[in-house]
Amino acid sequence: MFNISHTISDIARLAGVSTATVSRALNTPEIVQAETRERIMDVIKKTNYVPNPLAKALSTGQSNLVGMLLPTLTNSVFAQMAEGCQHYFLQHNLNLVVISGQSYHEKELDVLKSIDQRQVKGFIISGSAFVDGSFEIIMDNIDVPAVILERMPTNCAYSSVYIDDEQGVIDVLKFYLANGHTHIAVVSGELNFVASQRRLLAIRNYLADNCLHNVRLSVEAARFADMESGRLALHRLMERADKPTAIICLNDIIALGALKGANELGIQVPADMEIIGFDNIPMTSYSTPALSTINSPNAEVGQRAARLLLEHIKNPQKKPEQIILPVELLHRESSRV
Amino acid sequence: MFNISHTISDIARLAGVSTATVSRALNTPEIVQAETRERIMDVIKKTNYVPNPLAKALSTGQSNLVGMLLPTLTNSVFAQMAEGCQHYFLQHNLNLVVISGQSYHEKELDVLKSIDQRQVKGFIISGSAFVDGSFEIIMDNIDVPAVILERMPTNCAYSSVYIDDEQGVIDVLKFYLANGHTHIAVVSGELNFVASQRRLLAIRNYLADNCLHNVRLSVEAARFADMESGRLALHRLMERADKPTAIICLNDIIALGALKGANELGIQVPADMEIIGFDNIPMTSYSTPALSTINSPNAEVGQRAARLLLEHIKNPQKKPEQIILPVELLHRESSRV
DNA sequence: CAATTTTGTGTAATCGATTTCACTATCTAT
DNA sequence: ATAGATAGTGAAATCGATTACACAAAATTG
Repeated sequence: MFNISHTISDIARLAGVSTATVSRALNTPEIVQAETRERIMDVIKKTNYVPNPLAKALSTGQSNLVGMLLPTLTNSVFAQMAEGCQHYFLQHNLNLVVISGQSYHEKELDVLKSIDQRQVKGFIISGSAFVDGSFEIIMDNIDVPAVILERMPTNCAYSSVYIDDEQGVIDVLKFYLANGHTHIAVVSGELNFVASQRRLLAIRNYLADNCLHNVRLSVEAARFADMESGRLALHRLMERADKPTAIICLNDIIALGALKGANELGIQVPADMEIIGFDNIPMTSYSTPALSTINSPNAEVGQRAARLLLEHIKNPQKKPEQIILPVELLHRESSRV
Repeated sequence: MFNISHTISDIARLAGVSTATVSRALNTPEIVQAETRERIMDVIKKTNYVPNPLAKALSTGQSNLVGMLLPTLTNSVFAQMAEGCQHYFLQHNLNLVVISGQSYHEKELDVLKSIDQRQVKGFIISGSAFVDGSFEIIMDNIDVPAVILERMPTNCAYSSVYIDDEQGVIDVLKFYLANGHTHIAVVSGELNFVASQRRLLAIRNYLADNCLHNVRLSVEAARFADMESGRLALHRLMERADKPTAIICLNDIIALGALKGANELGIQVPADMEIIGFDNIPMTSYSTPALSTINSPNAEVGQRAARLLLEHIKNPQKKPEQIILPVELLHRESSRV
């Protein structure tokens, strides 16, 4: 194949120079004589020589790997982020080591122990599944550059990229209020996940700040990765004496479950009940009715994070930077525009 | 953090032995004197020493990385396979480098060039997105152990794990025939993908082998990753003079699109039209009506492949092995049982 | 008890790069 | 023409492990 295991010594011998010169021709071409350089480059072309990445990493202390910590891959939100990162990294000859499916909160450090930091240039870490405290524990034990996804800048030592999810849920809330709803429900994800906490708080704050005391707010917790929990949450809401007439679901998976639940109970969506989700996963266009939701630019989140990380790697002095990406409320068929 | 960059020399000095002995204590403990070994191990425990994986890989020629080539991550089928692999590898201290989102058929070798084979122990390669010829080109250029996912054993040089998708589609076909349908449609994925070709052929062969000439078979091609293409395919089918009454979709994404299309046209599913998909992605339980489909044990496919790959790595003499995992037709609400 | 094997450990080479240092040849400045 | 700077290259050290080889001490053998 490409690199039939030629070593730098082979190239040096073939070109009649020392390994040092070959290395220079590759890494600092300007300091080797044009003629010599071309001769070396010729040999390299002919032999398809590629420096052994392990040896290179060992001697420079710089690998070509970047680690990515994700709660799961099966949620398309994270898959899209991963692809966004990867796309960017591939263009820069970096490969992505994906560590997913670890529940961050069980044994926090196990996640990190699974990969040796000496073999990665840096980390991209999804903050979505962190529960209280685990974030700090993990970040304290990271000693390569890192960029955080979807996490508010509580810890400004790191750059982060996140979507403006507070704005997102407030847009939904405003929309519901404009439609005259007086009893609104929120179906959250796990209550100890930051994503639930922040979005829920944003909603409560908005109501309080605007003195909307006449608006009733019901909350049911579900699980972000589990449609069934969304379905069950809807059933629980409908068992209540006074039923909400509009629901904000904190992600689409939960929303699709809730929609299923509504369909089961014969509730007309959106006539009798409006439902809006969060994330805009591909499936939302294809449910019946098509789900209104907040679009989250996941691939861009990943891509931006990748770019930020590279900047931090290249320039360790770089100041942390917070990037907030706007979201957009998409009305499809589960809301009454 | 754990490995504050202690080196083997540090440990050797601290334990009052040579680096060779430390290395032996770690790799072949039985050949070092119990007393010495314990002293070394003590130091290692105290210092949290972990051998530098790069140095280790360089000197042994064995890395702790496995590469995985996938057409995409955003299809949950592949995400599940990836998680299945990863789960297994993590237990064996191996990390997964995921290469996805590359269209195999454009510049085949670019996929491989993006990762240097010297830094991985082996590959797990999804065969799903290979088009004619590209498989051979890629496999010819691989010189580490590899296991193929979802690809028939045309090339028996490699072990592979695949699901019995021919059986799957035939089960659907039989079911439709038993329900008395005489015009059945197949909505395939890309026609140059092996997955489309094989499943389509299995259906045609079954009809031919059983002399079912009275059964009409219509085929529309869609794209596996694109719901919209499934929706459009359904519309095309319904524009025909004679319309099919049952549809086999070659994956769930396409099926959900088709279901959407049917809903749009006011077609009653399953009363006027039965639709069955393939894969059993999580969403299928939550569409309206819930989609009947063929369950594919993706995580198990990944896990089995991971195990096979490890066997090949440990024992290069190991004979290639083909594992076929059974599928199961799941009736939900889009078929009439 | 001498001869021989076994056991345990250290020295040094090796993996394949990068990089410091030293050296020679050329070039500039006086 | 000579001192000093500069350019271009090679020899050798280095990164942090593993491992072939050598060697001394201990155990076995006759």
